Amino acid sequence: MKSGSPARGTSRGASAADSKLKASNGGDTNGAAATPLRFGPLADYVGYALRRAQMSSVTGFLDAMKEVDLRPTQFAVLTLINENPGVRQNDICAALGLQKANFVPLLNELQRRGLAVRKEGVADRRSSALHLTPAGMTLLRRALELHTEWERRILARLGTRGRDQLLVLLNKLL
Amino acid sequence: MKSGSPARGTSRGASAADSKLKASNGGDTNGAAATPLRFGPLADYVGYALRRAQMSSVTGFLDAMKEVDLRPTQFAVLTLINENPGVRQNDICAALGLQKANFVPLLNELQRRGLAVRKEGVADRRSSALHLTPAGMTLLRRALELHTEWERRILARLGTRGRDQLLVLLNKLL
DNA sequence: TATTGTTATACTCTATAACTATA
DNA sequence: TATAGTTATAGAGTATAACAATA
Repeated sequence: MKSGSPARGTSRGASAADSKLKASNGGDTNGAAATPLRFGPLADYVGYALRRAQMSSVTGFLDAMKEVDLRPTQFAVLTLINENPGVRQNDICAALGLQKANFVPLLNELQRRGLAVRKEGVADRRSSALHLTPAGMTLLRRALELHTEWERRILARLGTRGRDQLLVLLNKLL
Repeated sequence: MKSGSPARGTSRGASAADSKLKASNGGDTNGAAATPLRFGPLADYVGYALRRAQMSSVTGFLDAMKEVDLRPTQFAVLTLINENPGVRQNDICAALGLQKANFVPLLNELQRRGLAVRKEGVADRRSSALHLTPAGMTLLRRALELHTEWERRILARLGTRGRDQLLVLLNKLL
């Protein structure tokens, strides 16, 4: 949960892979109590920055949502069911990139908590039509409020412009 | 691994949480074969975009690195050891946000593969000084080449400017 | 035959507590 | 007493194969 605070090296030229290999530290780092580590090229890797940002994001999400006790995937599923009443499990899985096998216990839990229900599919008796219960709608409404509060804190860091830029850039990576 | 391709709704005004709740779909979604789902506010959530981008990034990383068979954390650890020869395990963990308990089997594997070694700490006999082996340096050099190739594909999508913007924005989220 | 939902299973990642040996 | 490394363990998240009911 609590992660370290790695140093950031911002310099970046047109450097080949070979030039990145040689260690830039004089002697052994050991001995001193807490020498700030050199990150080398790692500091400018998109994948690494993405990883840390995502870890931080999940932590912030869980903290913001602790009143409603929803994890990111549960929140996304409730939102999708609410936006698409009667949707099939398979479509939710395809939309969110989940395995249908993993969706079963996830939905079971939402159903156990009385937030969502499986109804009989009218046209296709293999599939179930998913709906939110009134309690599910109430909880989702509160979750959306909490999520909006959390987003406000993100906006305070990024600015509206930065947030929009970030969304565009992230979606280019898909 | 293979995730779906969610639709994107780009509209965004100053909307309160309450206005996000009501489902925007007329009747039941069920029946049609593959109705594209409505994502509602989910489409513009930073956390959700981050999650999908990170999943995509990890997949791309593993694909790019399959020749050297390194996962993201292993690559980061090798890089940090190379940049900080003699570094202690604890410092690596703090820098990367890993649990020291989880670092043990990770380093064991790198040692088993002959890429890194634990040497005796000179000043403090509790700690071990981590070093890359010659084989580890050779593999890391190749990994850096492969990583540079992968980054080139990312740059093709983002542009140098977009990449730098993305790094700045992601680091603001920490 | 193909698809929906389900069960069983396994592997990775992450988190915590307790132990050892040093300090 | 505090710290570095280790062990054991548990919980999420994610992946595949196989099955029953239905199309």
